[in-house]
This record gives sequence, structure tokens and C-alpha cells, in this order.
Amino acid sequence: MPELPEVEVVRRGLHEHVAGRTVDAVEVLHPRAIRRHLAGAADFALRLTGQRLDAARRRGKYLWVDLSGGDAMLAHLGMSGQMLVQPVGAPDEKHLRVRLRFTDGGPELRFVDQRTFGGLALADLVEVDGTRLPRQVAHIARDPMDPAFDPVAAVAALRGRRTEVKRALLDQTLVSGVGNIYADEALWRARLHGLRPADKLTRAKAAELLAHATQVMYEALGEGGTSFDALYVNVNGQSGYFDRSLAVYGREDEPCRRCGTAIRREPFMNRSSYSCPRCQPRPRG
DNA sequence: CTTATGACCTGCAAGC
DNA sequence: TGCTTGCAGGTCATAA
Repeated sequence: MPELPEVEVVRRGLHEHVAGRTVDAVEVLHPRAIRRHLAGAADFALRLTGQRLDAARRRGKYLWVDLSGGDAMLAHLGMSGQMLVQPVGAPDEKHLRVRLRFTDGGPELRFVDQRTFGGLALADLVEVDGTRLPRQVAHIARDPMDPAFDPVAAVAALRGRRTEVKRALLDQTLVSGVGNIYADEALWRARLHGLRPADKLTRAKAAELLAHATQVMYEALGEGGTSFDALYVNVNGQSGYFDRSLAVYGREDEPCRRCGTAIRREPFMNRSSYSCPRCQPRPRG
């Protein structure tokens, strides 16, 4: 699920359904889901068992839950990860990777991940710029929904890259949370082609782009996120509705909502970029 | 240091 | 029907 709004939907679900509950048992069904926990699955299970899960937090697309013992359980959903709250005894999902049972005997927490690009880990917290973060998240920039997000600094970071603006927007060390969908949507709103050089944008244009990215992610959050299929769901298995509001992503050959021109799809970094040929002319050369 | 490129996985839809 | 190919909301290690 993976961009900021979808991860935030999951974070809220975790906060509501698992915060305050104590882990009774941990079952790792696929070792790859725990590969970022270098001490291994047995250590992961042992150290997590008996801990109470506290606040659920997020930076960009990373998600974590504070543990009563002082560390955190970190999660990244990758391309296809889900956190599901399911009744004990519900049939295992085909791609169930990790199960947490709780001492209260209530619904269990399941990490389900078809492609196993995501995973869980335990992490100690380090302080970065006044914020406590899991060590593995320390290199990720603040996202636009962070109360301490600094738009001026973010604009400077984007313009400081000698690369194309879409690449810069997707660089999680500059601004976090933006992925392929919301990058394309923000570029369309700003009438910019993603191949435009980031360092040639005026400060005002870069600021406008960032404001559009922020706005479109808030709008998506308001609709429960974007989901084209059952892979992208909240902790209760429900889909969001923002796909109806997308202007370009996934709309190849459909009319631009501004000018009616057919939306084009172009290869980009082993996937696709969607844009309007008229509103977002490709840069020369 | 910065920037670009593939690797990592599974499953689905489209085309032959 | 079956095969192949291409594609998917991401990040990371490695190369230049």
C-alpha cells in the first residue's frame, strides 16, 4: 500500500486496534519477512513476546509501534504488505508471513505480504533532529504531514539535486512519503513533466509542486487511500476510494480532466509515468 | 560525495 | 488451453 496516505490509514488502524495490548506469542511463517531483523526470526519472536504495544507512529512510508520495553517494532509494507487485524481462528491468508497473538485472547495482528518486499524488525530508537526514530528510519526525511516539516528546506533539497524532478520527488531522503502515484498526480497539478531538471525549477515552482504533493496526499487520506484491488486495504481489509479521483495515474488513453487530451504512459525506472502531453510538455532534449 | 541501474519476489492480464 | 511477456502503490546494494 504503500504510499504515505495508505500507510497512514494502516497506522491509524494499528493505533485503534492493537495499542495497549500485550503480545502473547509471535509466529514467523516466512523468514524473508524478518530479513531486516538481523538477529533472526527466533530473536524477533523472543524479544517481542511479553511486550505491550504502545503508540503507532509513522514517517513517510515507514511505520512503527512503540514497545513497553523501550524499543519499537518497525514495519515497511513494501509493494504488497498488509497489516490485518483478524479474529483468532480465521483462516490463514495465502501470504501470511507473521502472526502476533495477544494475552487478552482478542483479534490477532497479521502481516501479510504477497511479494515479500516489505517486512518487520525490532529497532532501537535514536534521536534525530529532536525526534525519536527507529535506527533504520534515521536517514528518511520528514514527510509533509509531519508537524515539524520544513517546506523551505524541502524545496531547497529538491532543487539541490542534479536529476529529473520526478526522481527527486521520489527520493525519500529529500521528502518522504511520495511514491509513483502521488508523484504523477502532483506533477500533473503543477503542470510539470517529470523529466524536467529539478535544479532548473524556480523556488516558487518547486514550492508549488510540493504543495500539490501535500494536498493530493491529504485528499487521498480523506478517501481512505488509493486501491485498485484487494492488495491495498486497511487493517479491517477495506479499500480506499481515492482511485476515482486520480487525474493521470493508471489513466492511459483516457482524457485529461483539464484539457481532454489523451493521457500518455511512458516507461520510467522499470515502471510507468502518466502525464498529459498538452498540460505537461516534455522538456527539450 | 552523487546519481543511475538492476535485484529482490509473486501473481495477474494480455497476447500469441 | 497453455505458454511467454510485461507489469505492479518500494527500497536497497552496487557501479560509475
